[in-house]
Order: sequence, then C-alpha cells, then structure tokens
Amino acid sequence: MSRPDSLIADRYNVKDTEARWQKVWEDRGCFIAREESDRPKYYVLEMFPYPSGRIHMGHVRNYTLGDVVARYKRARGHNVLHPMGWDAFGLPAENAAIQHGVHPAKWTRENIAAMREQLKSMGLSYDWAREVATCEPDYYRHEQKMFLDFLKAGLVYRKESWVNWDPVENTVLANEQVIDGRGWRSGALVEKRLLSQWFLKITAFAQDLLDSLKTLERWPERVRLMQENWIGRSEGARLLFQVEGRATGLEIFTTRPDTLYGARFVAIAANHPLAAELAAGNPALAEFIAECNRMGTSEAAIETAEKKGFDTGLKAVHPFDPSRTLPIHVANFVLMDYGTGAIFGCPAHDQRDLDFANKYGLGYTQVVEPAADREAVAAQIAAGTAYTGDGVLINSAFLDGLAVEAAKAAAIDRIEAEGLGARTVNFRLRDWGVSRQRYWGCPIPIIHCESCGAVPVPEAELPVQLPEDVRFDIPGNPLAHHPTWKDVACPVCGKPARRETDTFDTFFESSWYFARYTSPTSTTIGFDRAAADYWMPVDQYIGGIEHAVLHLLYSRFFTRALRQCGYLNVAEPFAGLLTQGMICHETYKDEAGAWLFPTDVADGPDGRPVHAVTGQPVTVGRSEKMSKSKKNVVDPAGIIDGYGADTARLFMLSDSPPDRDLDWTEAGIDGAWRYVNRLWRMAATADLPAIDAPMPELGVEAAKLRRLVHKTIAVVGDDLDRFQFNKAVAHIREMTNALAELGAPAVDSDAAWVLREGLEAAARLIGPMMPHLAEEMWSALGQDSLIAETAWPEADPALLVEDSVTVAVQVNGKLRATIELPKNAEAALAERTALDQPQVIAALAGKPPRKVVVVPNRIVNVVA
RNA sequence: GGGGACGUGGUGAAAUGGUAAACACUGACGACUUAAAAUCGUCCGGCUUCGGCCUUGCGGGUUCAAGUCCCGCCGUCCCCA
Repeated sequence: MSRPDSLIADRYNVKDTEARWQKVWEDRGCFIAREESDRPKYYVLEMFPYPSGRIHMGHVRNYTLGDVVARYKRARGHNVLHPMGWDAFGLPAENAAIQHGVHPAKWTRENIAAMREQLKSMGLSYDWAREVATCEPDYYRHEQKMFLDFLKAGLVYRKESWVNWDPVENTVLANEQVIDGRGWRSGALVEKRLLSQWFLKITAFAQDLLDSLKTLERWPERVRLMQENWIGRSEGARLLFQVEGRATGLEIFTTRPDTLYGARFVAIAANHPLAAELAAGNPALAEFIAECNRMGTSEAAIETAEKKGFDTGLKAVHPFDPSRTLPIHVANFVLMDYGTGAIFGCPAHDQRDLDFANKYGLGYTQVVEPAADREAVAAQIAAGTAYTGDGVLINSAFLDGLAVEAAKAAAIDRIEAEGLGARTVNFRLRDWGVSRQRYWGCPIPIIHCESCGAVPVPEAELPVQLPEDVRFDIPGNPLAHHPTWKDVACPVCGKPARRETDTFDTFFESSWYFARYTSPTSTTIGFDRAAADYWMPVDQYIGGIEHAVLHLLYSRFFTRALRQCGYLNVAEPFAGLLTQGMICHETYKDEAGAWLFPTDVADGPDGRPVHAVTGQPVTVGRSEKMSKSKKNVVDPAGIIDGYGADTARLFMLSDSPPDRDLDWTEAGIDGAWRYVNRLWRMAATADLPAIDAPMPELGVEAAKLRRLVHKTIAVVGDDLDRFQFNKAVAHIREMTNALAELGAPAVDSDAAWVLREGLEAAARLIGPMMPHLAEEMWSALGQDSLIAETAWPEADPALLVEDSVTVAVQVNGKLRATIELPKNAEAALAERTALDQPQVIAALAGKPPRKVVVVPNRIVNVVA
C-alpha cells in the first residue's frame, strides 16, 4: 500500500537539502575571507588533520565546534578567517608504501581528496581557497628557509646526542614519544643510540615561554599548568667537587644546596664523560653503562626502573669540609641531559637518594628538623622514608638554626664567595631535536662537506625537493640509500659532498601552518607580512587535549623564533584555546575475547546483546575512547549518509560541554535526528501570517511566549559566547517546545504572529549549529536571503525584564512557599507577604521570627 | 611519590552562595493505526500514614542560606614522576 503524499512530504529529505545548500554557499562564496574589511577580524582555527583517508568522530566534533564559532562570529559581524588544510607528512604514508607498494605522495594526495569530500559533506564554512598541504614543496620550501634563518640567528645547532631509538620504526623518538620505555606508535622497547642531530634552541625561550603563560587568559588552566610543569623551572646552584687524585673536579647541580652537610655520596650519569673514561679500563663498569643504555632516556622510564649504581672507587671532596670525602657512583637515575649530569646524594631528605644509600650501605645524616614531631621524623627516616618538608637546619655547621629557604641562600652565598660555583636556574625543558631518519618529511637543507662541515643549501637552490624515485623494500631511510640524490657539490668549495638525508620532525610543519593560512599562495617568506599582521594571532584555536604540551609549546616557540628573525610581529600564536573531550563508545567482545565493531552487535531475542551474524553472546565493556584497536568506532560517513550532517553536528553539541568526553550512543543520534525533523516540520507546515505583517495586539499568552522568544535569543548568544553549546541547544529546545504547544493557530491570530517570530528566531539561532536545516527553515518561512549572510537576531531589551518575579520563601533555609512579587518590590512588602504564607505561619508555630533575610527578587529566608 | 581536575536521578547533564535535577536519552502507560514505524499526550530521584519527610561520594566547618566556599577522608580520571 502506498502512503499518502502528505506523509511522504512529512519527512525531511536530508541528502538533497544538505547538498543543495552546500552548493549555494559555495557558488556565492559565502566563506571567502578577505583582508580588507571595516569589521573586526576573527581567526578561528581547528587543528588540521593528518590525511589518513577517512574522517573519524574526533574530527567531526573538532570541526563542528570550530564551525559553530566561525558561523556565529560571522553572524555577529566579524570578518572571519576559517581555513582548513593537511598535516601531510608522517609515518603512515611510508608504512602504506612498505605494506602496499603505493608511493607516499600518491597515497597522501588521494587521502586528502577523499577526506576533503567527507569534510565538505559536513557543511563546514571553510575558505577552501586557503587550503594547504604541508607535503607540497610550495609549503615546505618556506620552512627550509626558516630553518636556515634560525641557524643564522643561533637558534639551531648540531650535536652528538643520545637518542631514543625505535628498532621497529627505525627512527629516533622524542622523549615524549616514549611511553613506559616503548615507542608511542610501535610499542617496541626503546634503545639508546648516539647520533648527530639538529636541535632547535627552544630553551633559549624557556623563561619567556613560562612567563607568558600568564598572559594566555583564554587558555584552559590545566593546559597552562601542564606547560609550566613541562618547562620545569627550578632554582639551585652549580658547584665544583674536587676529586681525590685527579686534576679536574666534578661539577654538580643541586636544588637543595642547604642539605650539603647531609651529603653521603656523589652520583654521575652513565653517559657522563667521567664514566666513559673510567669504563675504558673497567669492563664491569662498561657492562653496567651498557645496561643503563638499554633503558629509555625518558624520566618516567628511569624513575620506574630499580635504582642501581656502580662504585667507581673515586672519592669526591666535600666542598665545605675538605676533611670529608664522598664515594662517586655511576647511577642509573641520574640524567646527563638534566643539570650537569652529576648530583650529590643527601639520603635523609630525598627519597631516591635514601633508597640508593640504603641499598649500598652509604648511611645518612639528617640535616633538616621540623618544629614538631622531631622524633617521629627521625624514626621515619630510619625506617626508609626521606623527610622533604620544611624545618630548621641541624648538623650543618654555619647553616645550623636557619630555615630551609634561608639556608639555601646562605649556602649559595658561600659557594659563590669561595668560588666553588654559582646560583643557577635550571629547566627541565630540553632543546627540540628535529632530525628524523625518515623519507616522508621535509628535507633538512644542509650539505655535509668533508672540508667545510655542515653547509647550508644556498637560498637560491631552495626548495630541496624530496626525490620521488625511492625504494621502500630496504629497511631504514630511503633517502640514505637513494643512488644519486644525496650526491652534490659543496656550495662553498665545490668538492663532492653529501646531502643531509634526515628530514624534519613533522611537528615542524604544524608549528607555523596557522601563519601560512593568512596568505597561502605567498611565495616570499611563507606568508605575506601584512596579511599575517592583520590576522594573527589566532583568536580561537580548537583541538584535542593530547596536544597540550608538544604541538602547542613548539608553536609558541616557533612563533617567537620567527619574530626574532623578523618574519612576523606576534609572540603568542593562539590567543584563545578550547580543548575538546574525546569521543567514547562502549566496547564489545565475543566469547573468545576478540573485539567487535558496534555494527557486529545486535539485540538478541531476550534483549541481551549478541553477535549480529553468529548469534553468539557478546560482553559489553565500559565506554572508552574510540580506537581502531578496540574496534569501538562509528564511521561518521555512515552517520552523515543516513542522518545528515546537521544531525551529527547537533549530537556533537548537545548534552555534554565541549571539553568533556562524549559518549556516542545510537539513542543519542536518534534523538538528534528526531529534533531535526521536528524543527523542519514546524517550519514547513506552519500556516503563518505574511513576513511583513504588523504585530497584532497580543493576548497574555502570546505576549508571554514572545518574551520567551526574546529571552532565548539573548541567552543563546550568551551561551555561544561562552562556548556552552549544550546549554544553547537546551535553551533553543525550550523555546521550540513552547512554540510547538501552540499547535496550529489561526493564521490571523496573535499566536500565529508570535509563532512566525519564534520560528524565524529558531532558524537563525540554530544557524551556526545546524546550518543546512537553518537555511531550509528560513526558506520555508518565505525568506529569500541566506542565514549564512544574515545577522544574529537582536533581542528586544524591553521584553527581557519581567514585571513580576517568583520569590522563594524559606524558613530556616528550607523551602516553604513561593510568592509572586512585583519586580524590585520593597523588602518590607516581600517580608510581609512571606510571613502571611500559611506554610510559613505553620512552620513558625506562633513564635515570632528572630530574623528575616530578604534578597530582592530572589528569596526570603525566615529565621525562627 | 608530587601536582591537578572531577564525584548530582537508570544515563548524558543543568543550577552568578539563594526554589537541586532545566534540556535530553532510556523506560512505562495512553492516543492514532488492522498492525508496526513515525507522531502526539501523560508519568519517570527515594520514602510516605498523602500532612509531608529525605536526597548532590563520606565526615566535619563557615553562613540567615552550601551541589557550589574551607578542612579531612574515600573513589575516578589526567599530567608530571
């Protein structure tokens, strides 16, 4: 049986509608950004994706958030820049080449094309004319120039360095890419190797990067805190210990110079030059050092490993008391990169030192004593727990009686006075090693010459292009075994020389792409200076919390380095930052314990989940971040195909605040879909007065509803200003629920007039969130303009103030009644009305109130 | 081990120190339908003698008033180790 036409027309044709409006926006160039404008600029940016080939739910959330901001700011009269591009270098392209024989360039470009189409189906308001792909020479040539300029400015150096080597990926990993001693992607146990590496001097800006965090008021507090911890500023001293029987002393770094008299040993890193020297004549020590090198270099790996040491037999002389000597150990918990690679151990007041001293029988001396619980603290140390709290110095000669902070100052004063060392600020932050032994990255523009050393590629010869004819069937870096590419003449002496075959860390590209968007076709310095000055900084940056430290810190550094080299005029690239939460989903396993996709799971006959095909029982695990490995993923393409982009966008925005994790549920997407249809039906089927019909005399109900419409306009604006999208959705739903209760009023009634005003407001308010539906509603309401080009609605201030308010009446803080009072009623009237309430009289039981607190327009609290 | 965030119905969540649970999801019941879907309507924190009483992880405190502020626990998550 065929359905009547009215029922068919009852459904929103999402596919046709969304495609149609996308074409209208594109044809009209609604989202093209221009520099010349008398409106205030607003640069909104989402973290650009790696072109894996398909978008995932995290992208959908990220780009929906950005698009709401972009469309909202446009409607609010800003000149908006909202670009998109591709973080196109990286390992997956090479892995694809190795596994499937497809060239990384081809693989990447095809993925970009596929993902671009998927993003376009979301109806995002990007200026696609500004699209960039970092793997293209017209992009990466500029960062080669930047690198050479940084080199000239002294911000780049090359050094032999111990690195984390991932034996599976055949590459160097940054410390932060090593998690629990394993490569972040491969999961392979990381080894240490010594390699020549290029470094960017991020530490030159350490203090400024730290201090300027205070100015980033629109960043989440926790991201600032994480960066602060990462930079890790500590104040202390460097001082020289003499070593018995040797001419050269040993320089150590300490943050606790006050505890010098508690020193029981000196420990040096396995990579310390002294250790290497001693190991030459000591096979057992050499073996110990080799063992240390098998550990990762990360601090976490070192901390979790058992504390081990090797007594060198050498003795250090105590700098304040030459009659005392301290054994020098090589220890696996001392880092060569931190401070000087040597420490003194004060077991009583440092847990690591105490563990070490107890293990090797080195003893301890307590030198800090708290004001209270003296015996307890002494006993605690004896039992193996160091005391790190405040107190007064004991057993410490000239420091005795001083508090810890005063003692630190006094100790450093004496160290400086005696020429033993100096006050030092130390940072945990280390310079950024940018060399990667990889093909699919930006070539480092350097030529190695036997006579001239590392020589910059002359600027006229930039870009150094990646050769396309490379082989991936040999392990290691394809650039290194390319037959001819690396053979060049030295630019200085002309003799045969060799190109640098390492490429940049891919964080290099993402450290300046935001500037490239301001003028993506500029052929000069990577961007047009005037355009960058106009658009920068990014007003609102949106992305995942996982980039809280690395990408964001590198970008902050890079921008400073660019400024120092005269490229642009800002220090901070991102004035505002919003970090979105993860998308989570339930996990499913079959009886054998194998992960199942949500699409593999169906409801069984008894309502329990079963495998959709085999009917086997399925166990449902807790909701976790969507990941391919656990198969708890939902493909956005299928959702957009079935429900449309607006439904997916609405689901992303409603229910949870943007920075919180979001649970993807079928029920949730169905609920969003129902609301999309409901809104559409309301606009498409309403019988309304003409657009320009004058407002009739409004009855009480219609006037009340009209006030709600205007209040909603005001509050949704506030919600969006604060990125409280879930509340904006709730407030719009409240309004449309009230409009729906009108049913189908007569076309010439006051209710129908308010309904038109309300539906027009609804279309405009949902514009940033559900742009296709908004246009469709707007058009169904008889408008021939575009929501995308329509200003944000204005609430009539006169309608925002109520003439009467509901005031709560409490007795001893418990609610007893509510009363209606004129707005701003006098306290005396409020008090009198409250005391007249029967429930209040009953609660007082005849006794006079002791006190009455009146908060105007809010509450009356009667204290009995 | 250090630092931080969070803890509210069956679920996601609201609540400038001032009426806790807005807005949804799930569920139940009803209307329409031959039936189902869709849609619409009603109910949905707990207890209740139907007057009310209790309820924001636990225990204290500040306040006329605490989910919100302070202190101490417990738990979860994140970062650093």
